[in-house]
Amino acid sequence: MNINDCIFFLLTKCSQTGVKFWAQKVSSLGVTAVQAMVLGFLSEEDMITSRQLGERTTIDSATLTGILDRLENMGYTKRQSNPDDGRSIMISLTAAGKKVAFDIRTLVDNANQEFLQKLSKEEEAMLRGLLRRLK
Amino acid sequence: MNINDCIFFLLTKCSQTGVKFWAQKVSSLGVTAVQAMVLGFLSEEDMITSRQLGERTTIDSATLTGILDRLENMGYTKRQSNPDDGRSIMISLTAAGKKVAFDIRTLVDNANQEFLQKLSKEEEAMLRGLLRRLK
DNA sequence: CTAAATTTACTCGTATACAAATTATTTTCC
DNA sequence: GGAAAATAATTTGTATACGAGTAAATTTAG
Repeated sequence: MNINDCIFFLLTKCSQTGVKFWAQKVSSLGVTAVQAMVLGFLSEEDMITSRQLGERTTIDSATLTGILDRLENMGYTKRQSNPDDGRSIMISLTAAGKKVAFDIRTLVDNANQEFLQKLSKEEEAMLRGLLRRLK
Repeated sequence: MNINDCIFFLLTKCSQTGVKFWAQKVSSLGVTAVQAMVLGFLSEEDMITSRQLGERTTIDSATLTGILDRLENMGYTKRQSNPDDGRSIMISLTAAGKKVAFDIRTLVDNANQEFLQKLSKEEEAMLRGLLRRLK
């Protein structure tokens, strides 16, 4: 079995390389790659339910619980009960969380470009389009 | 931060979708997606050192130790000492392992095709080429 | 209206992924 | 030859990822 011929393996390795690259970019902020993504996302759409956050980020609810635990421990997010529905919780950024999220947003575009610098603009657009269709 | 604009996120989600698809294909064999990959790889290049296996599959040595523990427990692989170098170990498939690996190899091409069926042959080749450059 | 079904977040257990430290062995270099 | 550097595999600790099950709250059916 040639590893490169297996699309699952190829996607995994490519993703791991990218995530490691991104993790290194945000490591100075003291957050992991995934935590940075969640914070960056919340900086656009704050005060939403955990379920909505999970939908938008396509992070499983069991996984999200742990991520929110750690972000909360670091003082970046908080959980509040939802007056409209006792089952769900509202997630929002703290002041400190907003600050880190801002830093993350200034990093992400640059990191994207740097990671994709081997590709031309056409190739990048092609790649994004193909990945979106497989997602 | 738009999730789809972040290449790291897009790659991760695409990879997760692919891995889940592949995991489902091999679940009847009682192995995980990664375990199936390792077995499939060993069916081509058996009796190599753990370090070589890690290089070929780009699986970290710490991760590989655990994977080999589980494969060994299932009776699919075995570790033997390397007479040429006391530090390293030789990995090989058992008879049972060869049988499962054979089944895996019959599954993988089909799974690849099925996962990529939304893409034309040209698009598939393009995707593989782009991913290899980012890997 | 109330019992059943559904939904939400969480817990639990298992499997990667990976950085850092450890142990045993081998290689290098003087 | 022997100390120092390098290498191989493992261990340890933390962070996802995810299936399965749970408790509490809400919605749906009859």
